[in-house]
Amino acid sequence: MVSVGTPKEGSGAETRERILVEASRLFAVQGYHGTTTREIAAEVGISQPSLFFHFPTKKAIVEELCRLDLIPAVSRIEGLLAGGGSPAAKLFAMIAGEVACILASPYDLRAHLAYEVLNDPDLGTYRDLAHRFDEATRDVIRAGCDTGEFIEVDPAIAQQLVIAVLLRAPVTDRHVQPNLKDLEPQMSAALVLRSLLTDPGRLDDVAAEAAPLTRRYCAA
Amino acid sequence: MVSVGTPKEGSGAETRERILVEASRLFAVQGYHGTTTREIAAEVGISQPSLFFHFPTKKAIVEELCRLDLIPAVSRIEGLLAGGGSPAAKLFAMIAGEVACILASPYDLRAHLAYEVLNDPDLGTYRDLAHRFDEATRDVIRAGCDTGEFIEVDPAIAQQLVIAVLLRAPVTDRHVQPNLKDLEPQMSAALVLRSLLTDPGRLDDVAAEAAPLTRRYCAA
DNA sequence: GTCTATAGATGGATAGAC
DNA sequence: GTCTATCCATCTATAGAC
Repeated sequence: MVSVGTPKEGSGAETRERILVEASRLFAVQGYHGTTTREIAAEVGISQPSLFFHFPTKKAIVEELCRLDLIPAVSRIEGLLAGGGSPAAKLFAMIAGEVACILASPYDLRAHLAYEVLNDPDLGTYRDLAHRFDEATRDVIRAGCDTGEFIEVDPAIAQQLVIAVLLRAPVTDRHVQPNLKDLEPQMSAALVLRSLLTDPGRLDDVAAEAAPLTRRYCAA
Repeated sequence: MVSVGTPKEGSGAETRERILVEASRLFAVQGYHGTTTREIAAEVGISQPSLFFHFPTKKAIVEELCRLDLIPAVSRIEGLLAGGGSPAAKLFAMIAGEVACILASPYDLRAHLAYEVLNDPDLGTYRDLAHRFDEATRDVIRAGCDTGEFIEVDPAIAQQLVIAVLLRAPVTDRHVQPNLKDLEPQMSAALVLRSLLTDPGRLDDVAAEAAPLTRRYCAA
């Protein structure tokens, strides 16, 4: 019986994948510059020069992680904005959807996107993507303020609150009881929406309207 | 006329101070490991080896910054907990007070306390202080849940929300219109309290009760 | 207190065998 | 595809003059 499921690459793609997983974990805890290629290789279980068979440079590893994180995220949020729904439901779906994606990802993402990585001039390409994501977030917030669904708030401040919740999701995740894990996307979204809604009593209605949007968001 | 204001050290203490200021800014943007002693020295306007007249090691610089940030913060929050007031007012005062202190500080703090710095085994001393601050935050949240002022929420999740707002304060600050800067402590506190209060309509009362506590908090 | 020169250590990346 | 050996750049830190 011939194996048709796995392509010609053999175990090569697996090792490349394990490098991305372990590197993302180390970057998240120690930072990009605080992590050596020797540490990554040790976690993967290969020698340090073997890394360079799979990636041309150390920078290429973090660039690949940025790509895998930011390109789908920007496409998800811009797709959400293009569709229908109230601004409040869209923001709820975005937060719940992003947190769900972050927690489902094999990589320990988000943390390494902050600070040093996006500020590095060598990685400017991904800074543009991050700005597009932030801009889309501010658009939803602005729309909600215009319709009166949201309180009058500086979009930049509210957007920072959203980003803060997303960035802390993997950290929060580790501090929370396992039985609450499935609820974290909903709880994260509810926490932010409660603070932005003019009438917090509408939260359950917003969550209900957001449910199909969230499903579509995660599938996109 | 003899200068009595400045002590015997002459300009030595000034240079040491400028090193702390510039190092904190570079650490905040590039991370601790992403910043070299040459870059710090260049910002200060001295040669790289001259740093080592003022600090024995590079690590000593970041340790001093952690000390200057965490020791007063822990003392402030534990003093707040020991005093009177409702849990909601205490939490409001803590957030507004911390944001005010962060924005008033000559150092670009907080960012460098995250991730790589506190996770570094060499800096374990300050991890304990950070945990005391987090524990005190959870205590206030728990107290508010017990009295029914706050909604039923996992204290760990709500504490992460608070930490997230504090950590993003210097970042948010740079994105906000200058005329809103003075209001940022109040806005940050209000944003969090709105999401935690069982009755968000009480927000103005809570802010009023918190006002004297905030003043005492910043003075401590 | 600051400088130049440099030691000593570490980390990213290459060469070439298997 | 992974290994050992090693090069070379960079970085922290020291030595010693001024």
